[in-house]
Amino acid sequence: MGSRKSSVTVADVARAAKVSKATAARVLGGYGIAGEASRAAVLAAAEALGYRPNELARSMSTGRSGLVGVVVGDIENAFFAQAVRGISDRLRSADLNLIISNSSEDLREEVEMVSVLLRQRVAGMIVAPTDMDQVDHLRAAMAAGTALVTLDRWVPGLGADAVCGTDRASAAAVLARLQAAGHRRVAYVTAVPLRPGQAFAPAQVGIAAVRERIEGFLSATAAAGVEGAADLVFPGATGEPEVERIVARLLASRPRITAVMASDSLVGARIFRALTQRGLALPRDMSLVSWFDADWTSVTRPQISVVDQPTYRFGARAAERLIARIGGDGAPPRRHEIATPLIERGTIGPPPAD
Amino acid sequence: MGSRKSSVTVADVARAAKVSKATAARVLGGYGIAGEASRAAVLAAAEALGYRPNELARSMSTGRSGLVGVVVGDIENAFFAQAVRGISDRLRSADLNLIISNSSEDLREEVEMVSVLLRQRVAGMIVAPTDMDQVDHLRAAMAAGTALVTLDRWVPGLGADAVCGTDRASAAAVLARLQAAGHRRVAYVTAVPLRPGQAFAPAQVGIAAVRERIEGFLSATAAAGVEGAADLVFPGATGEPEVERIVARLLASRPRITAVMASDSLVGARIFRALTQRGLALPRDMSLVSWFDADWTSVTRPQISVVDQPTYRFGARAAERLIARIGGDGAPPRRHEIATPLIERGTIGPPPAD
DNA sequence: ATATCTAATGAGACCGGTATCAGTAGCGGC
DNA sequence: GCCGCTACTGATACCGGTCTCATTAGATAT
Repeated sequence: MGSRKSSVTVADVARAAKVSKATAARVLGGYGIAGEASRAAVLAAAEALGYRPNELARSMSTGRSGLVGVVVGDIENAFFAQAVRGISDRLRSADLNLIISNSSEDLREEVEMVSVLLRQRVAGMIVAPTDMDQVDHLRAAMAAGTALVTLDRWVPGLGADAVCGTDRASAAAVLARLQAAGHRRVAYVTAVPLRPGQAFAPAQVGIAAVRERIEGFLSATAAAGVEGAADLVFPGATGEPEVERIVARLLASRPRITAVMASDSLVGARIFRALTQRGLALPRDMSLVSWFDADWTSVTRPQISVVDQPTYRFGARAAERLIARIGGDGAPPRRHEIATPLIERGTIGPPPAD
Repeated sequence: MGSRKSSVTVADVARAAKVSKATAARVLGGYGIAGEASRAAVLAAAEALGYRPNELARSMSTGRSGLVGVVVGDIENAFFAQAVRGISDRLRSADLNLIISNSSEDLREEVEMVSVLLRQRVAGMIVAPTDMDQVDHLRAAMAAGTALVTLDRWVPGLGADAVCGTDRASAAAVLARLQAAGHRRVAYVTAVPLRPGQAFAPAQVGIAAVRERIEGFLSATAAAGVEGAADLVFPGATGEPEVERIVARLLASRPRITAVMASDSLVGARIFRALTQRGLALPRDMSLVSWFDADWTSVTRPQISVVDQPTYRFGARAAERLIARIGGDGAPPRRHEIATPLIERGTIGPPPAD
């Protein structure tokens, strides 16, 4: 019986085992050396009292924390949920725990969350930075000695390891595939907001991965001799009504846009719904390729062609790098690319004859 | 410039501000009283040195921890991902942080994770217990003074708040709706494993929510005069091949099973795929109702009828209860039910004429 | 038998905050 | 001019571990 209110400490165990606090701490903490007799006595006393080490106190005196912070856009999004699972699984094998927080892709929130994590004295952080042009808070964290790995997004000049996809190349490859099928006017639709009252430019996009894809898309479009490439990027696809409006513009464009690339699976799903609700059929009336192989892409008819981003592996890899850094790995930081190949299913076809 | 390796402490700030450590701590910690002059001096010094409070040390001396642990089956599952988002959002407003861990619906893992959280001295925990008959670790945690709320699952006699759905009633309601459409032989398919070499009984199901649904299903089935109700429960739908086999059995049964209830959205998706891959059409050849309104259920044709579990609200509510408990709320623990209504879409129809 | 070495142990400082408690200064009231 | 307040301040114990260092006991060497 008998767990009291406040918890059992090494001192309590030491007293019960009739050894000094130092000796009890040595066997309980598994460092230093202890005689067979006292070891047994301490272990027995600990068992009897129900001793549970206080990790707080431990990291207080050692300086190392055992906690890793993760800041993602939205844990509700399967993209990040899978990555977090990958991170979590890897971290467990290194006896690290995971504090999670959502930035909602808002810089202020991200800054705040990083600050909170720093106060918790996390051993390291894995962050998906929401704005590659505003990373002072990340620089400060690294300067203060916190290990950092960016997830899915590469920030040049930051000096942190990054684990990300082959965004530029994949965008170009998808475009090439669509052009090979006969499409000339291909749109890229993304949720990133358009800064109001400005013409679109890739430099306005804060999310590195999306920026790279758009750059790949734009240069490949221009290289194919298509004019007005910038007008083929449709930002602001943040919700159902916005996508509805964008789809209307796609269909009204002249010459008509005949294929769409969706920047993530949320956007892809909205586009698919908007299209089918108008009674249009894929790929007959419109070709579609979405980033991220979400659950929904394999239950539609036809199934959706996607750029597969194995984010579980993104996360696992990021955690590996972070663990290495925490362990003192001093190798120069670099970009770790994981291939994001096009999986062809049923939504790429020839453009409509019209 | 100038952040050294190790971090700035109150003592450093005090020295720079030419006040005592105690005074500096008072203004920095926002407790006790301090004169205008010293307050300004301390704040200025803190700013100049880049002071960041050490939350570890703080909770070390106060005893309160600022960390909340969450143990869910699988963060990758949208069901839990949404719940975690709800938890996270509510926790933030109470200045609490969230340590997350996955049990993989495995009791040993769950016990281990709870133990880890206890070592971190979390202020409270939100757990989705994987086995309602083995909760000694949870009892111990509560006995040690850690607040506890169970998520989605109610464990009678545990004495913890629980936030869960109206599982029994919803199961009965879905069955009634299917019977009203003319179905007599309705199956319930779930991923929970069947203990080998035993006939199925609801008491074998450790996940409380699923057990309740099955109990509701069984009693409503029996009440309708259908015999062999227990044979209409199909456990073990853990993966693609298992579901394939179960679907084959459904179709081969005599008299043929004409409607299926899927215990979660993963099972639902697998059943849907298995059915359509055989060239069957819903609801013509089979009616289907799945638990949880996952993304994929609204892009199929027809769209899937679902039991809507608003798990974001589950999570938010659980976090609210936990915050109250941490704050000292001593009200008797109870079950907080959130309605999980049937959303009718396109997959309930009359049974096939045969 | 004495010196030397090693294994085992205990005492106590320390990590960075919080909290208690005993002063000290300044002010108003008598 | 003295008392009693209040407002503020500083010294210091404490939280529960880790870790350094000095000390002791036993074993081995000489």
